[in-house]
Formats: sequence, structure tokens, C-alpha cells
Amino acid sequence: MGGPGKAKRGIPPKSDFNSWYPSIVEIAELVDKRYPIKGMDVWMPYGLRSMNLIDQLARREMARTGHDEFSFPLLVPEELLDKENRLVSRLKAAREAGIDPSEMRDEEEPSGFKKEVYWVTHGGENKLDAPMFLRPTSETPMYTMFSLWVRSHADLPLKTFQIVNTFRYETKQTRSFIRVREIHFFEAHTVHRDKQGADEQIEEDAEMVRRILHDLCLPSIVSKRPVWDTFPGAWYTKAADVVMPNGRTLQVATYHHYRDQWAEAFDLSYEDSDGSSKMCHQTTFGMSERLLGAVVGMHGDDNGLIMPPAIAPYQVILMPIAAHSDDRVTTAVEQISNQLTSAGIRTKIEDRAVSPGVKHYDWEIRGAPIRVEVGPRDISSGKCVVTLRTGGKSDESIEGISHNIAKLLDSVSGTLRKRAQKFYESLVHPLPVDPSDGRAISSDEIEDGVVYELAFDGNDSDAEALEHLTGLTLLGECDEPLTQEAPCAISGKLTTKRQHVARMY
RNA sequence: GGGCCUGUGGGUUAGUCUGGUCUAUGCUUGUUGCUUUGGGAGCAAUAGACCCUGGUUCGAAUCCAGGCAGGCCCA
Repeated sequence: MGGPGKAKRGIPPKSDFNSWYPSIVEIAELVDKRYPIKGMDVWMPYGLRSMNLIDQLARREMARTGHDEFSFPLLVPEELLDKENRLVSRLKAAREAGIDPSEMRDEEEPSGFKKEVYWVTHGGENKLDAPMFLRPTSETPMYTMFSLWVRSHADLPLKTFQIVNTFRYETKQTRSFIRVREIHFFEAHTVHRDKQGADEQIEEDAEMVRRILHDLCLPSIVSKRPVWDTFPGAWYTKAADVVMPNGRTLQVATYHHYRDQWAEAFDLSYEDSDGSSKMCHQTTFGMSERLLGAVVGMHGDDNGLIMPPAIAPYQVILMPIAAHSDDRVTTAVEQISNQLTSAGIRTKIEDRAVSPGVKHYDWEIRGAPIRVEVGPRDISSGKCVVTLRTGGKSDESIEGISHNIAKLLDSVSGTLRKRAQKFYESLVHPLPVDPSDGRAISSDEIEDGVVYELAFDGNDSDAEALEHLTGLTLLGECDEPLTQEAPCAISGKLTTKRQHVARMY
């Protein structure tokens, strides 16, 4: 029953993104959301495989750039949070007052961190004298140890990372992968002799983000966050944002330059070659399962997910056809599977006792890039039927198939990149401005579901005016400047600073 | 932070307003058997639910209160 246009398993159309997204993550068996804690989903095997492959991309980059993997404890004693809070409020106060942090005195200003963490207050039935919390991120535990490990310039640079779960007590609405309470977190932390070392690290981080997003076939906006949106304690923060189909931006990677601001709070100093004691400079680089959320949102369609080959749990689904009526089918399928597997292609033989149509639909929903049918007719002709998830079907010769499949996987990646780029361009528009002076005009022209690009070179109050006018949030100064000067949308002064305003997740 | 809404088998849904053959409906899914395999096959049998606690009542899925869980909107 029903033609190819029929709704599959109740998947809403992707044009209704706010319904499509939560449905597809469950229907495609990435997660099961029925676990009775908000924001804590069960990772299903298919979703987890995909996430593990994303982690492998991160590990590949870490290995390439000489970072070592660690694993730090989940619990942090309260006193360390106090240390961090003092630092954060001191920097915050300094920023607000516009004066140098070293001239600030410590104050009892709670910075709100405590509200966002889960607390461990009891051991068995005993109330703990020293309460502990679940890490929301690992600066505090890591830097505590770094200060023990780093003694001389020979210990530097120290380049570390870990992939662990972190916890945040979210009160806002949660969404699978996008806003969760138990976060699958990648964090790299580095320690350097001086600012230059940290500067270079930031460049390296940027390059790693580019490479990973290329593998995931995701275009992004990389920008320097405005001061008020900078990570607590950081000198500055840069972030990569992916634009989701509903026009909201999703921050998928961040890297922070700390300069030596954290080093003071954690007594992170070293003895330099000239015998003097110096403060370390630090950076961090973070990513999470939001990468998977971005992949789901960007590439999926009305029929389900489309997995980029780099992170597809199964790049090829091999479907035996009519195996019961012809013994040669099973043998041929196994041979093809071995051939593909030894060529490094992730292959799954789909031999469930269901009709071929069901198999096609199921793997379409889960977004396997390539499906291969092998039946008696193919074996006789030495060919098989290859279907691409991005569209198109062809006969390929079984002989030397792995070479052709590898090429087809590349073409799927290429198609996804092209589509994603087009999609991105359709979602990012120039901000409507008055043609006479280039300044932003009234908010009547602001459309829902659009990211606006503009020239902006203003101070905090200009930014506030801009956000108020548009009802959107400023992402920050984009890494790619405008090719020619344009008047700032608020202040009117000429600038090449390219910025974006959007609704952010 | 403020406001609104909703909880019925694994999923979805009827019933709730107006309490009473509700012994809770349909679809889907699961299981078993027969059958079937180049884009969602068919037949038969079978399994499975009123979020929790308390209250009102002769009687509660239905009304009330609280809890828990989930969703939505606004700052």
C-alpha cells in the first residue's frame, strides 16, 4: 500500500523541523528518550556507533597534533569550585569596571555556577562534610593536577584531552544532542610557556575544527564571541556555529584563550630557562554530541537521516535477495562483504527475514550512505544493484567492487557538502539596511528562521541596540572579514567586520 | 525566573467536558504458525494500558488536591 511519497513510520515532514528532529532521533534508533530523567537519553547502539566514530575523528586530530588522552575523576570537591568562582567573579567584575584584573580585590560574589551543577551531598546515609559536585566541565580538576605536574619549561607545552561525560542541571527545555543534562564531552586543555604558544594552539584548534567539520560535511560560521558571551575566565572565546534548518544556530565547537588568567587562580607557574618563575598560558577546546545533532539536522530529509560516510556506522548495507531459493546468493554476499571490509569499508549484511522493501525503508531512515542488492540475477550477470542514499541507482560489477564503492562514498560526501552549502546559503541573508546610510532599519523586515549577516563594529551598547532591534543574538566577529568596507549597521562607521545575528540553540 | 498545557498497552489513538455494561476502542508493534522475499505481502491465533498518592462518591480512566514525569510559550 501507498506509493513512495507516503509518510514513513509517521516521520513528520522536515519542513516542520521542530517536530521532525525529535521524531527522527528516536525512529532512526539513535537514542531512546523514555528514560525517566529529562535531558538524559539512552544511547542506542546505532547512535552510539556514530558518536564513537565522531570521537575517533577527534582522537585522530589529537594524535596528529600531539595531545595525550587522560581521564579525570567525575567528582569535584566544593572548595575547588569556590576557587573557580572567585576567579570568575573577579574577572567579571573587572570586565564590567573596565579595569585590569590584577587591581581587583576578591569579593564574595556568587557567579551562579552552583545553580548549574548536580551535587553529591551524602555518602550512604552520612551527610558529607565536604560536598562534591559532578563536573560541568573539567578546568577545575585538571588544573589542580596540572599545577603539580608543571614545574619547568621542559614540561611545556602540556597538551591533554579527554572524552568523558559531564553534567549540567538544565532547567530549560532539553533536546536530544542539542541541549542535554549528561553531556558526551570532548575537551582538550593545553598549557604553554607564553602567550605566543597559546596563540599557536588556538590556530591549531581552528584547523582541527575545520577538518572535522569537513568530514561531517557541515558548513559553519566561526566567530569570536562578544565579550559578554565569553567563557567564564577566558580572555576570548571562538566558536563554530552550524545553522540548523529552522534558522537557529547551534554552537558545535568552542576554543578559549585563557592567557594566564586561570594560571593565577590555580597556581600554575613554571621555572623558565633563565631561572625566573612565570605564569603559564592556557587554552581549551571543546566539542560534544552537538556535532551529531548538527549532522542529523543538516543532512536529514523527509525519508530519514543521511549519514556522512565518515561517521556512518555502516557505510554499505548488503542485502541478499531471494537467498532461500539460490544457494549462491549467501556465498556471493559474504565474498563481497569480505572484499569491502578488507578495503576498510564498514559493511553490514542485512539478512533479516523481512521483505526487501522493509530493508530499504529501514536503512533509508537510518541514513546508510549505500545499499547493495545481490540476487540470483546479479550473480549470473556478475553485477549488483547499488543505491545511494543521496539519490540514484546503478549496476556495478561485482569484480573489484570495493574500488567503485569507495568512489561512490566520496561522491556521497561531495553531494552532502554541496547540498549543505546551498542549504546554508538559503538560510543566511544580509540584514535589511537603509540603502542611504547602511544602518539597520526597523524590525518589521526581520523574518523568522533566518540568520542575518551584517557589517558591525560597535561597542556593547550598540550590540544591545542591535539585539533589541532584531530580537536576535549576536554571534560575534566572523573569522572571514568582509571583502570591502561597509558601514556598521548601528554606528555607521566603516568596517570590514562581518558579524551575524540569529536565534541560538 | 514567569506563565500555559498534557499523562490510557512498546508506539499512536477513542473514551474524560456531562462519573454508571469501560468486562476500556481502532491502527501499529511484539509473539506463534502457515506462507512470502529485486521497494513497506497475506491469513490465523495470541500478548499488552487508564502516571503515583490521597480525597469526593453507592460508584472514578473521567471530578478535586498534592507529587512525579513530559511538552509548549514568554523574559
